[in-house]
Amino acid sequence: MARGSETSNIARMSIAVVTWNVNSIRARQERLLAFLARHSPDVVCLQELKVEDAQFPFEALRAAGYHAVTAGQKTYNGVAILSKEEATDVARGLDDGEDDPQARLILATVRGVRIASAYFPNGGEPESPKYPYKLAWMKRLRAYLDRHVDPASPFLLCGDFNVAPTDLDIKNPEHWRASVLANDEIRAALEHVRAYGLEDVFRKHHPGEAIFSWWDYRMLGFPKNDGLRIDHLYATPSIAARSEQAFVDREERKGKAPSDHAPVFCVFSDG
DNA sequence: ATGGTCGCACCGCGA
Repeated sequence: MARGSETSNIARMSIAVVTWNVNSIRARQERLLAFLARHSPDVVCLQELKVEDAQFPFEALRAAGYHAVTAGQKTYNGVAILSKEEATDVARGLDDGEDDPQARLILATVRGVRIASAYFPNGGEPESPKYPYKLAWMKRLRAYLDRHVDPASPFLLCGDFNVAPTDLDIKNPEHWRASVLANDEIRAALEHVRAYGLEDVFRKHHPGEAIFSWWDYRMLGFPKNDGLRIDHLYATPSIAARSEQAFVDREERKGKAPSDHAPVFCVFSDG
């Protein structure tokens, strides 16, 4: 008896969190709605919206059962957090007094978990000015965590980090080793962020497995599985201890008009 | 056959 309520209780015992760089929310709106209907995740951190908040599809997402908080920007960047339960305590940007117009960070609290959706700078070429901006941005992010996040609390740093932490995270490491996604300096910068007190919860569930989240649109990257794992969910110990499984939805990278990034999932038991 | 793509906003730039 009461199978309906049992099912409901089981469903409430976990929280599924996704991070996904959609590469334009307008170009990906139909795929996003289909994705939400297919997986019904509790929280979705989005990056590269490429729209101002006025053009964000709040109504279509609300009709699909999701609240949304956004930090949008025209043409470039832009991040959001979607959630079935309404998020609270929304914060935007690195809050360090720098005059930085790039919308790359939003935080909100959902079901007792503080969640960040972050779009780390790509960095361009090592010689370009975008690369030192990336390094500085990562130091600023660490400083933000030091100032605003309690490492004893449940906190998730989710997003497109634009860093492959190790060679295991790259199909062809020799091709990328000198790049801004994988060189020793950027890996050290990522380690500095991680050392705040975070764990890579995807890697926790897949030690030793070469699984990727991004494939270049060019040069048949996806057909050759010539990918990198640069989209991550990093967790403080109190929430990392509750992680039960993690996976990449490779199906989302197939078919008509996919993003170059696939969604990365982690499922946590409810606190 | 040794290249090969997208999205946005324009005709280049960022990824």
